[in-house]
Amino acid sequence: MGSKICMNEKCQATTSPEWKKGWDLKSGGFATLCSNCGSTYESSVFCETFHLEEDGWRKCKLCGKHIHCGCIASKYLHDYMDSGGVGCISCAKDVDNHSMRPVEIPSDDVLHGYGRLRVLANLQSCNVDATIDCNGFETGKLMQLSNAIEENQHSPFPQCQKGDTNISNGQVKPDDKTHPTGEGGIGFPSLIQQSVGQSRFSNLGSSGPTLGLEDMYESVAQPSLRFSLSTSLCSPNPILPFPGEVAEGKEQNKVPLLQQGQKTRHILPKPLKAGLNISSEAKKGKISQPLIARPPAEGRGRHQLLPRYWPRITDEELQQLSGDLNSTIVPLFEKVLSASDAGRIGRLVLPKACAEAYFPRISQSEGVPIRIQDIKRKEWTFQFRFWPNNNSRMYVLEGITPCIQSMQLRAGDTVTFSRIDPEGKLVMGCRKATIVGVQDAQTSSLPNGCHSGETSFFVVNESPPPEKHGGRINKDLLEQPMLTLEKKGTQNIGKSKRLHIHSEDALELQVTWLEAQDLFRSSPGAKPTIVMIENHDVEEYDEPPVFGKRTLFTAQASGEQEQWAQCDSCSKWRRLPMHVLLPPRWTCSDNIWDSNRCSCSAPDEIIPKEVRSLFRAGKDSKKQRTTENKVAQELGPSGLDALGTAAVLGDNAGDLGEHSVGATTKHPRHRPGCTCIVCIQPPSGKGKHSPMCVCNVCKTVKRRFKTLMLRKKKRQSELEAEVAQGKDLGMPKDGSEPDGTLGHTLPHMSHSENEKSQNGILLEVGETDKGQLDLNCHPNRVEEILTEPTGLGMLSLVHGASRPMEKYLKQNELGTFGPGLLSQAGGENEGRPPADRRLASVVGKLQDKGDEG
DNA sequence: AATCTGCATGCGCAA
DNA sequence: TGCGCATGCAGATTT
Repeated sequence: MGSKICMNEKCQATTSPEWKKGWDLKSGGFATLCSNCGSTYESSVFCETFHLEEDGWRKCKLCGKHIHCGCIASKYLHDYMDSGGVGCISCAKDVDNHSMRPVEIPSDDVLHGYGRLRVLANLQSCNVDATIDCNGFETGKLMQLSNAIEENQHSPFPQCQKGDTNISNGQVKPDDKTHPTGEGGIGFPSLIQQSVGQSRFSNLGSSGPTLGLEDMYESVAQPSLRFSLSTSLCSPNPILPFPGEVAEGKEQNKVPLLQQGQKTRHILPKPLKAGLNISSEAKKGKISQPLIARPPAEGRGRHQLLPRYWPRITDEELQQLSGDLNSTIVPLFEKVLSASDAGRIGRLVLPKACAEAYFPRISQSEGVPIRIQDIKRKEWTFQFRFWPNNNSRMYVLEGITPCIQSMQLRAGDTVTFSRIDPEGKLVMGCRKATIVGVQDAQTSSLPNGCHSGETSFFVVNESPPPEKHGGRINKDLLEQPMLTLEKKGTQNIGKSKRLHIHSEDALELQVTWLEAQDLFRSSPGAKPTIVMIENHDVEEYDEPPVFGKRTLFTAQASGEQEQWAQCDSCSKWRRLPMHVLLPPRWTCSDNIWDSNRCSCSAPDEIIPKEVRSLFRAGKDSKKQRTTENKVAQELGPSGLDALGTAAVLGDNAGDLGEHSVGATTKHPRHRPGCTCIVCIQPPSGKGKHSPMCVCNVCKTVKRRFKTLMLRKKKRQSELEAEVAQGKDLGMPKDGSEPDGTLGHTLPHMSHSENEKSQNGILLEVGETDKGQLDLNCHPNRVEEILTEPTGLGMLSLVHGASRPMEKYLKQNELGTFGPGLLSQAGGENEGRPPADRRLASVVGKLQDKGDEG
């Protein structure tokens, strides 16, 4: 091994023993230290992926001389040879019979070394006496060149733009006499010129000797992230790692230089320096930036990064990613996880453009392992590879499952890829796709700026880190200001239309069966068909249920119950009769029950403070329900649970362990016991169920019904026994909750059942007076319905609303067949569709789905 | 039998 | 019309 020269122009130590070479574990990359000045020369984090020999060097395949991996401390430069293995650039040159191959558009498997070669070509074109051969590209001369360059400009070659790259592309041939240096924009000076003021290089100057030509050297030498993960103004791939770009570069050589610099950038995010050097405000936590995509400053060509991959990252996120204030975060791209990405296969499909721009160039399908940190600073190693796909490639990150799970990501969530400078490390962040309840994207509806839970749900991306995301359903639904409010409409999860989610669809996908219970309405005009199951009538609808507007139920101290709804137009809260069911969209003008408040101009009936309290309580209730739902899901779906869930969640419902966002038009492979909508559908997939029907649906319904009835009888007998024994369990004989916190209004109780229970009418749970089957009722609910509290405040009512479910879940193991179904205990009623209708709707929907299937 | 791996297929978008 | 990419699927491998 020859000696090295410190690239620090003030040092330039040359004695090799003074160098310490080793792994900089802190940064995760290979680093070389100058013991003289302490300069650290980082090589790419990918250095280690090149299967270095123990000492970090390797031998040229052809001449046998030692060559380094290519990091900045390398004395010898190497290239990957088309024939396989590595060779010093001279050998590679000889083999190719071209000292600078990149001019020829190589095969798709052209390897990384081009950048270096091009640089060298440029160096030569600068008439710098820098020789390139196996015996060493003398770093001293390179240093001179560096100095010369830096004298000329503080120009950073390395993080140059695509434009730079393309410029290089066009001049990579050292013998290319058509590329004059200097004017004309082709030569190296031009390159430098172009880079002036653009590169972050100068910014990094403070980072020490890692900058300057070293950086250039390193970056160019490295087919690495470090180079390609350049800042906004820089090319993602100055080293022209991928073919095709060469052609572009050639074309662009015809373009005036400055224009090139502007035009030839493609994949890069927007000038990041401003946004990415964490602003002081952001650091102070002053500003919560909206999620604004940072598109490439310029973009053209087929490799242009599509907007959906533009990183949307706030300064807060940047700060979080960077951790220390000296770091510069360079957002690279982001991707919304598809079902496949988030699935168990553990493969994340990388956008080709992004992969080719920001990840190391790979020539073998096997790819290379790369290390990526997550926001917790945990380092993951993934296999970055590709599959041949038609005549193209499909890039994937393999082995991401642990990371995905660690970050609790699911389909629909977003992963962001950034680079931390100056370390050059890849960082993986994430944003959770979260249901947020707003009405028509009204940004604020309550005095405190809260967003009321409404029926118009959609997916937004939230920026907080994963650990802040406790539940899939936004637990702060009612209060948390959204970072971004997006208009009601489509949300694109990924590219495929299959994953486009409209607001209602988002609701359907994300809102649980439990939550959906509140919102179910029978389809307008839909008339049920009565089918007999176990001698009970079940109303079956051809049309699936629709979602109505969510309302809140309260009770006055007098015990009088009220229903409140929020106007979708003015956001004011209006009192409604208890029995009223609202359509998904409702405004004051629809308030036919209160002539004084049938206009948005009418003042609020309740004071803001009360509303806030109301919503706090509502939020608590929501949290509770979310928790309950979680518990319920852990219990696992079965039978009718799966039916209902399937109906609400769609095809993915069968896999409750998986996120439901990853809807697909096709169903994954079925497994024994699969309760998905496809597997559970009636054999024929069509037609009504006869009393003797033995399809899965009917069998499940029957089984569930039997279970319910058994439990009901058991509970009833227990209650009777207790009453008979005169045991006072602390429950008032009027049936009210012992602690009195359980309000009149059970959380999901329908209006009618509220009314009935309020009137002290003990409903025959599970069966209506018509003998109709109400599977939404559970025998255990008897005691709850018996609880008839006396007058309580609105808040306590809402607060107490969350309790029955908890109780319910404890008392039985019905899983998801819980509170939602509970809510409709009234059976036949004048308000919401009775539970059996809903069940029937589910069945109907299943049938519909079955038809489709 | 379950899981992994690599490739094929087809949809949807962008040029 | 071509490309990117989500995902299906079959063969290989592991449990």
